[in-house]
Amino acid sequence: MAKVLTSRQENYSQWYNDLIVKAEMAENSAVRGCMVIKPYGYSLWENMQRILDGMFKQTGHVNAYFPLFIPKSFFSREASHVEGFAKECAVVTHYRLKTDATGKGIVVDEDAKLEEELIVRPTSETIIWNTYKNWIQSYRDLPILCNQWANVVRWEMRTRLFLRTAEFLWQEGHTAHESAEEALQETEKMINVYADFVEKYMAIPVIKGRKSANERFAGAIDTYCIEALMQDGKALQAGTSHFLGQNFAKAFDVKFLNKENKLDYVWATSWGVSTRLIGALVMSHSDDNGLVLPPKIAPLQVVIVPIYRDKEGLEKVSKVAVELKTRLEQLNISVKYDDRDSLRSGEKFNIYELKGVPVRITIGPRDLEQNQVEICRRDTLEKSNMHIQDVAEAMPRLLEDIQESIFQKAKKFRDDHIIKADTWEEFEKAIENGGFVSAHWDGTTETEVAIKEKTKATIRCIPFNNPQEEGKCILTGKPSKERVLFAKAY
RNA sequence: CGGGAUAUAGCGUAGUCCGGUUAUCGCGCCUGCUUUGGGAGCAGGAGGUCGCCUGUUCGAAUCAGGCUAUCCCGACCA
Repeated sequence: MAKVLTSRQENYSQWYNDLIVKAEMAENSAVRGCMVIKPYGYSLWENMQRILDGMFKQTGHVNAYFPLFIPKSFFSREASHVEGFAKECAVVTHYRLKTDATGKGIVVDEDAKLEEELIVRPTSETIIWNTYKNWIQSYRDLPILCNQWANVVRWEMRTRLFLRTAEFLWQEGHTAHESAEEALQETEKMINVYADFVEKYMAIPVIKGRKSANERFAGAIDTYCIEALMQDGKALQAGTSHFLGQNFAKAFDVKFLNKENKLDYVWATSWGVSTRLIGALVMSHSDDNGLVLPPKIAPLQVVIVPIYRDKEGLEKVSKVAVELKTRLEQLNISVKYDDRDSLRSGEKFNIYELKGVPVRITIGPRDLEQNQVEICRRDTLEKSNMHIQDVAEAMPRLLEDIQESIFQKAKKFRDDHIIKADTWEEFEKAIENGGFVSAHWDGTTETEVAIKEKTKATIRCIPFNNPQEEGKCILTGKPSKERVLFAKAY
């Protein structure tokens, strides 16, 4: 049988797509630009959800749910916000279908036209702020720290599984505060939560920073982001946290009486991460054998594959395997014992490698004789033998070790691909090679746009704690005080 | 929304130029036997409104016209 995956180098985007389909994470749906997330991919999302949700609770947030449909009028109150999303909205115009006059098929009933069209949410700022207006009268009502787990729709022209689908799953936090300082703190707190989650659980190193004006969220005063680097050298925005100032409060007339008994508009933030993170995961760690999942979020951490000749042999192996499975499960490790007779062991090895299961334990007659098992770690594909009694005790440390080494490998790749450029020639060459390019920029949107037109690279972020140094803009030669990170991005 | 292409079984395809028996092949699927320490072998089997509509014709996957959908390159984007 042919090799499952073509080399990543030849056609990265096709490789990416094939991997996701073959690893049974997701596939394109019948609806253009939408995807079906299969159980394996979804359980990964559930793990991510569970961990993130715990982190949100710890930072004092609560979950709520707001409507999918947003009246068009809400949407137009914040001018720059509508401008940012208007071009990619799904719009509900009718509420009924009827049988076609010719008797063939179903058509939209023109009599059932809505007075006011409804927009399928591309993000929920508008409907949430319309609701917050009713919740807030006094500083005693603040802060409001709400999060929503939901789906949103953005009618993108070009789509890719997980990275850019017309419908995607995410969480969006929307908070209201009595002061700018408090809102800014919240914005920063949440970008830190995201960075922690992505680095510690997904093992993807990120750079924290702020967006340039051109890349900022529609309606925000400031956008903080975490940027990751994919194996093909393109950058991916992995999460954002926005300081919205009083823009939405003013648009939706959300005022409160402060401690000095004066009316003021509330200060807002919003922040979100999406199923796009799964795309980031795939493109950060995978190799030619398939996915490589960090143990902390892998739907399945350990798989046990039996090797046997006949029914009797299987029974012997199963006894040991089931015992081991139970012991591992007592340590909160998720284990699957795959004793299906319909697949041969070699095929199972390949399937679980494709799915990125961190550890495979193989047990066969040869092992039973020696009272040992074979352990193969997915990240390095190294095999070793271990006494059966020692496996349970060693497993937590092994999983941690795999988690760490996946992160270090990705970090080394990322660090090796941050290149400084001081002349335009260096800059063009570095962008062409892929990775982050650290360069001086005169701070103007015109220059940023001009660079994008010439090289397709955009400013990914202005890193926090960026060293201040004198320099000259890479394009215009005008004076600059700090370097920013450029890259071609997804 | 501009430019280009494609549509044949679950997937990938041959056949289309030059119309003519029962639409080709591979993967996958089902059954049986042999296998099982790195994607098995043999034998048998199921599966098709040839994207849709109209036309030309004795006869259309094949020719003509229209429609629809999808993909690629731009613009847009978490």
